[in-house]
Amino acid sequence: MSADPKLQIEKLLQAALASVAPEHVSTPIHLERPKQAGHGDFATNLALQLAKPLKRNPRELAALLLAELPASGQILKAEVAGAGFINFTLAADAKTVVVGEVLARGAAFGRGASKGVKVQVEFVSANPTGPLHVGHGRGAAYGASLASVLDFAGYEVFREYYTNDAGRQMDILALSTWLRYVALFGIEVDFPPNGYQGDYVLGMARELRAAHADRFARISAAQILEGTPGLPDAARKDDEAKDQREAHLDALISNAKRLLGQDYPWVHGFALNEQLGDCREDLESFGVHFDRWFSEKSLFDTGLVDRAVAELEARGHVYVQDGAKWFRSTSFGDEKDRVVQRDNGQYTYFASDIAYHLNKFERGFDRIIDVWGADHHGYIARVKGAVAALGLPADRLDVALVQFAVLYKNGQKASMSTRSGEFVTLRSLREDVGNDACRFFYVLRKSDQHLDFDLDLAKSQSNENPVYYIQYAHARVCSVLQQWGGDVSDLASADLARLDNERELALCARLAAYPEVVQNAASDYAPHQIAFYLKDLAGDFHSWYNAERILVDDEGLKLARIALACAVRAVLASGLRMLGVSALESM
RNA sequence: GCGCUCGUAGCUCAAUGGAUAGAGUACUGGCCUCCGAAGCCAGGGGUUGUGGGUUCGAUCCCCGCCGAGCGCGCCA
Repeated sequence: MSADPKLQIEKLLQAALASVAPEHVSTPIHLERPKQAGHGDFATNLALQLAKPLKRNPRELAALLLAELPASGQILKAEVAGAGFINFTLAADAKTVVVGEVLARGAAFGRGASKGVKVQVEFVSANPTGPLHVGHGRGAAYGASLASVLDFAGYEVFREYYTNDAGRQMDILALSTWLRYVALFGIEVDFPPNGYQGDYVLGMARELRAAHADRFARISAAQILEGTPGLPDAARKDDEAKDQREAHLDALISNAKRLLGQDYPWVHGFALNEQLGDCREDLESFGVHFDRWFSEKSLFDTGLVDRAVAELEARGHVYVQDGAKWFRSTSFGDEKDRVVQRDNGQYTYFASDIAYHLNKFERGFDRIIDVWGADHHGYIARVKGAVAALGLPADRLDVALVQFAVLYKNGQKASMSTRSGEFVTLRSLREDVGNDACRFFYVLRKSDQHLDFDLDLAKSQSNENPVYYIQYAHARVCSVLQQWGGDVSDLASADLARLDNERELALCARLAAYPEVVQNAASDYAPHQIAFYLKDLAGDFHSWYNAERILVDDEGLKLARIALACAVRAVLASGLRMLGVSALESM
């Protein structure tokens, strides 16, 4: 009884196929677990697939295959059904065997054999210019769960956060912090509307003052504003006004750099470290961990950006126009060519992204997964194009897009702009809803679906969140085991044949499906499948629990049922762990 | 205007090209002298946006239309 029933049936079908249609032995055998209970434990559409090439009636073919199917003690019944399906019903002991397997392997049940494939998952990668908001939360929950699922499925996973610590956005943050800081000393200049306005900037300014007094404030408002174009009327929304605001901001930044001199990198670094530290702590509390925080700046420092662009040039994919260097991405499926180096000599963000991906490939990953917000979908073509242009295998790069999480507060859409400072932070969401419910809620839907996150609902009905349903099943098993008070290791000798009612066998079938669910979730990059599976498993358990008593007087039956409950607990804990949700022993 | 991602029960969402499209929630009615009622059982709820096509078979693949979100910078 050691053989996996599914593999066993596949072999039997293979034999029948070889006998009925030897020229089609290579036809892949597809076994599915029917949704309808009346359709048995496994079903195959093999006859339907062969009907066309063999030009035969599918039901007749199914009957022929059935006739040639070798006998097996594991199969109770095999029959032709529907349009030409073959449905298999397993013998009871072939169904319950999984319980012993789960108890023996424990937390390792369902874990895929090592595939020897190195996968990098890069996710979140939010600009360190402010607190993470609820939109980042979805990327964090998805990426972390996906990484765990891949790990459990047998891949060697490396988790990475790409830090945009170079570039204009960081300069704007440093400037914003500095302006708030000098204001504390009475040096007032109009705060640029396109600067970072959140309260956290003021917080950093106060910290700066507490640690360094007026060290960075020995200047005047006139010096700060020197040579700037000034701000247009706040009401103006035309392009000219926008351009002027951007020019004003850039002038302020260059003044800050000049006035602060050696102190500017210090202020810049201070703001960066504050935000990065805050972000890291936020994610750690959320159960999201990274193997590496990769610095964009390091790509410039090590000369990799230069090398990447030079490599593209050497391969003839770069041309100069209007003083700028363009990558001919249209040759690789993009809709237009892209600038990699501006006419002022500065590299674009895209250039460092090319270098970053070159670096990823040079680190030897077999597969690279970028988890991006859906607003970045326009970048897929150019990044993949650049990878291909560098002569790298672009098919090893997958971009998983996570659709926006639109937050509803008081029935209204909540803004998520970091600049304006009006956004709901991930931290406040976690505090309101709780980490477990938060992690679960985020991955309860396909990543490519838009997500309406109703904050009021999540808060007010947090007790009705599906995560509690699963945690409750886990806690119930723990409670029963405690009342039993026996030694779990004794369960290995339980007579599983005592598990014979419909609900128990259904539960066994559910447990047996777990390894397949894990593999599917991994290959589809779809951790939500784990969440839905756990809901189903918990449902099967609650249903059984209400119908049958576990701690009965009959010692044999009791042991068998405890063994089943224990197996359910192990799989619940395994799945919850992958999703970053705690498996509570009591609640 | 062009491109990407979508459109499934009142609401939030599932469904490797398979059989009668499923859960939760909300609504209705039952179940605690009995291992945890954050639970269980039963019920009503659908032309899968729409019109075609491919297929033995389409929520899924292809095309048109309607609608939603996002993107179309020498910003990141």
